[in-house]
Amino acid sequence: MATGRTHRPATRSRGIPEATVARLPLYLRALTALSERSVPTVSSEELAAAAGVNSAKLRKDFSYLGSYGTRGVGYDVEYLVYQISRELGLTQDWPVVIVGIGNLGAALANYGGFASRGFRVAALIDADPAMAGKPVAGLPVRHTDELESIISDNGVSIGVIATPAGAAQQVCDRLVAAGVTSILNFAPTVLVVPDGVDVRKVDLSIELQILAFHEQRKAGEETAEGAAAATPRPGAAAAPAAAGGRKGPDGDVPAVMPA
Amino acid sequence: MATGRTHRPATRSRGIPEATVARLPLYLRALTALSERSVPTVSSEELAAAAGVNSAKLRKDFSYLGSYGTRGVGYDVEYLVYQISRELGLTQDWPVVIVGIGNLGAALANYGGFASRGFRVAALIDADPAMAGKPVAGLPVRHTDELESIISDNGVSIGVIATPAGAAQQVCDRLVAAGVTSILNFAPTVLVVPDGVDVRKVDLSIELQILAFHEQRKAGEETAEGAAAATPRPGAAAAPAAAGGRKGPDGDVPAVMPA
DNA sequence: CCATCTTTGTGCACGCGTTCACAAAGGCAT
DNA sequence: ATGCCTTTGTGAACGCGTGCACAAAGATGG
Repeated sequence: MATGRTHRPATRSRGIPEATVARLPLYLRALTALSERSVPTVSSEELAAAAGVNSAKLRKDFSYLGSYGTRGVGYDVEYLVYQISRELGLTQDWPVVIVGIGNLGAALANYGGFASRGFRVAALIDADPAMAGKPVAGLPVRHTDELESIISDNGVSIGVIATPAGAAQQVCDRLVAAGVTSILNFAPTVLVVPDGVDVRKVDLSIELQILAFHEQRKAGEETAEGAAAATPRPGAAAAPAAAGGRKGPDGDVPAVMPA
Repeated sequence: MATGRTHRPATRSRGIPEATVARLPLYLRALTALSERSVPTVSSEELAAAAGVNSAKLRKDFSYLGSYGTRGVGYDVEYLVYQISRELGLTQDWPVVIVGIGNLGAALANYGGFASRGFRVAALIDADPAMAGKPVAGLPVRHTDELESIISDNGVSIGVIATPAGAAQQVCDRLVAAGVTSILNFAPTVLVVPDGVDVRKVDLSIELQILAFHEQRKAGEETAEGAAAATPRPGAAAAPAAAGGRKGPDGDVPAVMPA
């Protein structure tokens, strides 16, 4: 406990706010595009527009990295690309494993965004013995039995979980036990991990539901929303709607009753 | 104050904070699981643990929806499932189109999370004429030419973009022009859309880079980090590192120079 | 060498989100 | 009927993130 952190040091690492870290890849992408067009320098205004953020926010973000940039001119594109790459840790090679080679896992394996930018797919792992050996994206699928040895042999510290929800936690436990400390989870499950392990979640279903919420709101603002009443009398909360008859038959959304 | 919105009403819709909306699908998933196990009621503590959040946060979230829940007992599972489903707009059917049937698009089409919970894949659309008619996930792929008619015929208001980055903005424009007002973007591009259109972005590359940042930080905390120096003398910012020779050769991460 | 003009870097204020802590509310046992 | 015990709902404080607005810094032209 050299550091005074109690148990959640992840909030602000080395003084760089988490929100800023999340935007750095965005800046990096825009800068890389400029670099390919051989643009030497760029102003905060231009770069912010390309990245889709506020220019003041961008300048403040960069200020956390240090004082790169020249007043009256802007930022040197190449130099900034290097600085951000270094800050994000992309100057080193990150071997990753993808577990669960279904439709999604295969798509991820083929995704070009993996190969570039310092990430290298070290292995594709699946629990289905029939998959073992089959080539996907140029790599032979390995069986789950080999998971631990693959991770330790390749020094993998980042794992991608693309398994069904039911297997995700178990896979996660094995990854963590084998030494993985960062996990990108595509399975619709809440993963529990020990301290020191980072988990990021990508959940298609959740994103769609958030869109549906706003979509409904947009639609409801124009038409009358009096139909179902905003506050439909919770009153006797003991009455569990009309769902008494059908209680989650097949994991689908439970039967909803009309008003 | 009917609505004092100047131009960004999306921040807090109907008094429900955006952060809360983003968590509702999480609660709904946990509640659905409880419902399938025929659990009648659940306390905020239990449900929060299942959803991986703080119990106080959960209670405050629910308080925005209304006073469902009984003190001393907890929340009625079925009733809450219904209320959240209604709030998220999942009691109605949302037809969606997926544009770009590559590896990822096909994976999305096969993803079970789409079909359940009120979302229905109305059509799969691809620009490649060779794809047209080929069945993917039980649906024939339609050509991009039909995009507008498909959207208007099916009343589609939610679109999923899974095309390469280069085509994303163009597809987006056509979707919006045809009447789509919510977009889930998987392409690594910043989409510009008119006001009133919601865009949510899922970017695998960005997620990985964020993980890499934390991974690097974790590794650097134990070993000496004095190698490259925390503040490597920006000093003469006019010196654009050693990148003068190689300026972004192939879109890969630029050649990094050692200290 | 100086004036002017552009653009960065940041102090400050504001609003949202999170968390604590507790009073109110309701069930339940006696 | 009454008191106890559990759990909700929320007031209040705090911290993070965002955006404004401006002074400092440096380039550029005369």
